[in-house]
Amino acid sequence: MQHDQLSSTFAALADPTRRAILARLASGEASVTQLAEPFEMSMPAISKHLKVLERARLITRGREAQWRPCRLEAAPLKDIAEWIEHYRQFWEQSFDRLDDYLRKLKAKDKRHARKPRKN
Amino acid sequence: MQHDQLSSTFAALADPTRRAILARLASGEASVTQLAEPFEMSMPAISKHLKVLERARLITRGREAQWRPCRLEAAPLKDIAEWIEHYRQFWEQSFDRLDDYLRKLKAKDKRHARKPRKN
DNA sequence: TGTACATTTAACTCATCGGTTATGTAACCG
DNA sequence: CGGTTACATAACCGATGAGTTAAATGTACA
Repeated sequence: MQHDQLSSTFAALADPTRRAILARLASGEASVTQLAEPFEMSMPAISKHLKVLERARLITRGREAQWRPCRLEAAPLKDIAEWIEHYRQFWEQSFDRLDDYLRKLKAKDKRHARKPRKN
Repeated sequence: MQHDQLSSTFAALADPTRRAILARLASGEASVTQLAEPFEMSMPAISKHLKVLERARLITRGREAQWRPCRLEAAPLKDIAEWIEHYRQFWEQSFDRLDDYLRKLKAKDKRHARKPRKN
């Protein structure tokens, strides 16, 4: 993985288990055991995923007796949202072009309505 | 990395070189050599990065004589933007809480204005 | 045809990832 | 004290990632 913040955030998100953990944490703090419960995976595996999320600053961990409650820290997500926002205009115009294309196709179909095509 | 679309998109974005390539492509098609130019990296390395981006559907490639022009395909970015949008409310309320906190700190400062603190 | 250019593929190295089992640590509880 | 609960660390493994150099492919062009 890289050292820069954005890269480690993206890398942390590139795993369905970790995204599921984040989704779970979006509805409130949880202990490691609680987070592990939905997965068919050993605790150390979960522990490692949490460490990745922690190093990406996507979560923080407290201490309460023998539990280490995890909480979501959304700041890196905001950074990603901002990064991706630069491309919004681009993908919107892409879909506009697609619209145009489909509209033209449709018009063509109309003009050639008597000539049914294959497929 | 993973097989699911979202994971491979995130994984593809978890590399500064690849993000730079996308940024370059946002301003128009480019050949592999043109894309490689800003980097101190061998051509095969760039070729591999492009393959990653292609498999993540972030770019497509045409053929024009000996050139293989690359173009940005923003659809996966849109998917990510939608995924992350679910967390928007969360990080906004996080920052609200931060605001609250700072506001309270300020109020406290005011009340204790005659007692300057250390630091 | 031969050569130059653009790009990919092959083969390799080294580090990191995602998982495992086994062991360690720290706090609670009787 | 000893046992249980909650979690982390260590050591290992196979797969993948990111880079390299060297060689192959494909197209243009004299």
